Amino acid sequence: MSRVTDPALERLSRALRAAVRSAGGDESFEPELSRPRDRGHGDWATNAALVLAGPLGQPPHDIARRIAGELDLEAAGVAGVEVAGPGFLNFRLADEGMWERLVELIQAGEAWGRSEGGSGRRVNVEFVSANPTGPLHVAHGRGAALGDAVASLLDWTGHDVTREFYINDAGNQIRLLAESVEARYQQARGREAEVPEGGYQGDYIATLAEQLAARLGVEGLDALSVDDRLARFEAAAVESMRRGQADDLERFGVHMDVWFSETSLYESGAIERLLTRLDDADLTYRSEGALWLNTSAFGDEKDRVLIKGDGSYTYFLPDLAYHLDKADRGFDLTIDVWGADHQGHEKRMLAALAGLGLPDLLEVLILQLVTVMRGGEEARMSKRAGRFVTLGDLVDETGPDVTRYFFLMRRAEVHLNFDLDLALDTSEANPVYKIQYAHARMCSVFEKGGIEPEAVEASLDGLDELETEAERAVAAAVLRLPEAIGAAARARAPHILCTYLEEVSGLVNSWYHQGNLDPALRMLADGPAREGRIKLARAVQVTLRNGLIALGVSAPRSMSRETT
RNA sequence: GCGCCCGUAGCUCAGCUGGAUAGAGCACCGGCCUUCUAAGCCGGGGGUCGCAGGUUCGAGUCCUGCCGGGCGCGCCA
Repeated sequence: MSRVTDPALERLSRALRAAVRSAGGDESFEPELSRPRDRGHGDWATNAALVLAGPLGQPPHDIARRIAGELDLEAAGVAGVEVAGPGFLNFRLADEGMWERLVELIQAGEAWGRSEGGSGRRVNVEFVSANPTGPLHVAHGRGAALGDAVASLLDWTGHDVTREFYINDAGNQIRLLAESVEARYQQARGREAEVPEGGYQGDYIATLAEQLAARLGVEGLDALSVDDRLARFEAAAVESMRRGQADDLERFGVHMDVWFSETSLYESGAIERLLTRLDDADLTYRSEGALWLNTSAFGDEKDRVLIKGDGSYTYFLPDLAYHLDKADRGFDLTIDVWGADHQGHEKRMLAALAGLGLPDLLEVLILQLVTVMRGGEEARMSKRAGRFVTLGDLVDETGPDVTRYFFLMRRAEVHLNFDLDLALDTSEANPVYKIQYAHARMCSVFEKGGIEPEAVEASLDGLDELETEAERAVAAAVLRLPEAIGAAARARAPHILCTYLEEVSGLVNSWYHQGNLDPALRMLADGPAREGRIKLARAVQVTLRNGLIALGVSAPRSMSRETT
């Protein structure tokens, strides 16, 4: 259990357990506390009476009333209990609890939202892992955003995280890359040549060929044998593509800790060691001239080929060796972010790892496709890559924050409609700006008031002067950040945090705009509530900032009026 | 044919381990600017949660079967 600890909740939980027991509940019965969807139902609720109705053979209402009567309000930190609906007990927390937690929030500052549930568990998050054969496109972008955010959320919840990119720098597609470069190289010299079947057609190949020609020298290249020239082109092209992808990622705000080369598995002998290990475990067999892995014994639909009839390796073999390498490097868990086109690989990889005694090493996140929409139609804007919209194009047009947030705000399992018109909208209709504006507004208030945000005092003074419904709603909302981050991390679902931040921002905007109607409600207005409001503003600013940072989105102190 | 994912307001989508009257944004309608930035705020209308069964005190949520859509089913990577 990596539950976020909440002292107020624990207090309530302990008192409730005692009350339930006095009301006739069994020793072993653990009442559940949950947050009601509807705020009108209080801060916490329990269905204990409903669950006990059966075993006790009594109407839920009677049980609920008895539990409420037995509850030590003081010890529970509760201001009010009521029996509602079919027999729910709704608890309204005492104000002091809320204000105390707000003080803790301000005290925590940059650490607000962090928790230690992961207890240092070593997690490898592998994502993007595009073939080094061209620029990254939108689907890679979604993978980059998700992988990076999941890594960040795991970091915020106390895991030891490594971000990793697996470079598929071996195999057919690399040979095709070199041959495509060769063809463009020859064509540019007016010689007869064609990009091979299945080769890479994008303009970037011709550009690359000319860069290489300039760098390596035409005379020298022409003097080489075709094979030697292809080898030169291959090495140079792979490195150039990889670097381009790394640049795309850096521009997107994603930094990989490890770039792991597939080729290195061949060179290190990892593949031979894997084959020996599989053979020792009696998991492989020869058939029709190929070497097969017995994955069907571990849940796969059928067995898979590791070594083809011609002696070459399938993609699966080095990939399996790669996952074993991660285990050998000491990772407790590896999370792979894969595109929808890789969904068929999940079962075989899990099966193979189970066969090797590592059933819990791997977790796979499969991302559904992305469609970029402009003016109600699917956009195809890249001149470079032809068919695909590239990540670079998207970042150029909408900026890294918007691009990233749009990739994150939907669950991985749903097909993503990337609405470019909304992405380019700089009003608060755009959810990213809605959050960033709310954050910037708090900063602007500090500025106006000549207040240093970091210097806002973490004390209770003035907080009990916060009395409007809007203020209390904001206070209750910001206190839920650790919960939101925890839930998002556990579910590997950053969109949970997005939804939370949008909700908080909505409440904050309502609060802020109260001041338009009634100047006495402004944060900086003179009066008894001023100090408390400034503290609440600081709590909001810290919460929104940390939430955005945890997603990998920036939290600007002021928003430019210029449209970018 | 088999496998994975999806089907919730006109549109894009939330809805945590099953809970109370199913929510948000956009769009639409009606109010609100000598502002701590109206790049906004307040209020309103709008639903057979794809369909049919089942499980139970209770199902948008779990199970089964259909229907519809996306993707995948290589000795490609």
